[in-house]
Amino acid sequence: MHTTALATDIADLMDKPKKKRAAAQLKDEITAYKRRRILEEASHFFFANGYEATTLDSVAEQLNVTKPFIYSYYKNKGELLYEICQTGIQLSLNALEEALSVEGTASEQLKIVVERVARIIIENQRYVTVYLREEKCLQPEDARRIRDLRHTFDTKLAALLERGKRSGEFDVQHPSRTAIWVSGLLSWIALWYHEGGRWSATEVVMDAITMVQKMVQPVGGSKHG
Amino acid sequence: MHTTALATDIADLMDKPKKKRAAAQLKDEITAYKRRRILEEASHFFFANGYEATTLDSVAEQLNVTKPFIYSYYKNKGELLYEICQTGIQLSLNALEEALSVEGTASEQLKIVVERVARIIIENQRYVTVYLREEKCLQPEDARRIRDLRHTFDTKLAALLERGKRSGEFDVQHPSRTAIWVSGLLSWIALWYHEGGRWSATEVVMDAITMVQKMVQPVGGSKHG
DNA sequence: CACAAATGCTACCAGAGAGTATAAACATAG
DNA sequence: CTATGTTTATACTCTCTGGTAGCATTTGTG
Repeated sequence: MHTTALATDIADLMDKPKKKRAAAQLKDEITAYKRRRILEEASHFFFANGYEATTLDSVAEQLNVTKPFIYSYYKNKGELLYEICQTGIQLSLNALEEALSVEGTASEQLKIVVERVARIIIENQRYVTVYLREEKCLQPEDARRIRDLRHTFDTKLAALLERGKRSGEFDVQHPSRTAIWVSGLLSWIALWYHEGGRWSATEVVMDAITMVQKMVQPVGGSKHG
Repeated sequence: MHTTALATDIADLMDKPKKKRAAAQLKDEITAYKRRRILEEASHFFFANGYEATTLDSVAEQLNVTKPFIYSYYKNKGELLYEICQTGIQLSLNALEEALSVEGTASEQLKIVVERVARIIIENQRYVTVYLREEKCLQPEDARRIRDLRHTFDTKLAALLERGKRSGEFDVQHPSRTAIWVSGLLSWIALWYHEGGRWSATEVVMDAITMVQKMVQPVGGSKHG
């Protein structure tokens, strides 16, 4: 079956008329869209009720489909959880890497990092919160992949702190441990922020920037953009 | 450790039956002890596997008793969760209040607060983590009580920051919001610390103190101690 | 329109686990 | 030793839900 399918794919690329390929492409997009919708709705339930307490029947009902529909797009409930967790940490990591690609001093980069990651975390609170809360429910193999992503995040952040330390911009006695405090502060946003609550997203982001800047600031004090 | 039934362990404690009075008093203590042991074991499972994924049968097995035994000491599974969450936040609150009762400047008090609360959180990581992670699983009424305790904690911490702000020791533009960052930093310890891991409890506590001091430190700089 | 392929649904199962009725075991009193 | 109340275990029930087999329906094609 697999070799047949593969042969068909190759045939598509080489022989079949453009029309068919376009149709096939559209189909893929639709499939991807359905998967996204399922994931989005599932993340709402996992966020609100927890992973174990959420039934796939309720997710299906919310989407006006049935449980077997979900099972035709995801292997099982655990795969849904994995994709949600993966989204949560991957988005944060992407934001970090983008911010790091902006040229600037360590201080300038750190400010951009905190700003962008904090924003991403607020915008994708559901995914990040589920990732932080339901890690224990992941299959061991999935858990390892997620931990690797997290480790990459912390390592890149630590490298930035290290750079700032060497340039004298930051006063951190132990960059990799400080990185964990900083990423913890960012994670905390997801667990605590409440949309429409006492404080706006912008206030929270600006506060986060201030807190992180103070955490790495030399005792002599210094002001940076 | 648990090779004998819990009931037998208790019998050992009663080896020399005294007068009725003493026996009656002992009974209460024994009941309290049994409840504590059940709670302790349950917290291990909730911490390791999550609340929903933990079966009371497995908790009973660990204690060498049976499920109905647990049900004769707790109304239901939710009551166990509530007591664990309650323990987690109440211990932190107690530590905060004790620290606040020590005379001293705002800076001195803050240092003691962070030190003691951080220690308590590390020592009672299971309870604190379950509280932070499984809040959503609580009955609405229980959840409200827990939130009230948390609110008390944040409020008292905010009052200390406010005091330090007025005395000029701290540079915080918004005490109650800063309090949330500080309590978040403390909570983060429970979610991240791993006994026997890369860093010792003492290192983590000292790091926490440093981080919090920097977070509230006036830009002009000041030396801690 | 006919036929094929994909897509989705109805109806079910198996297992698990929260919670309980009831009986046994045990302690205590007299 | 017997009567009585308490403590704990045996042996269930009943519901809930992840997962599936197989049928129905829609869609695209010639």
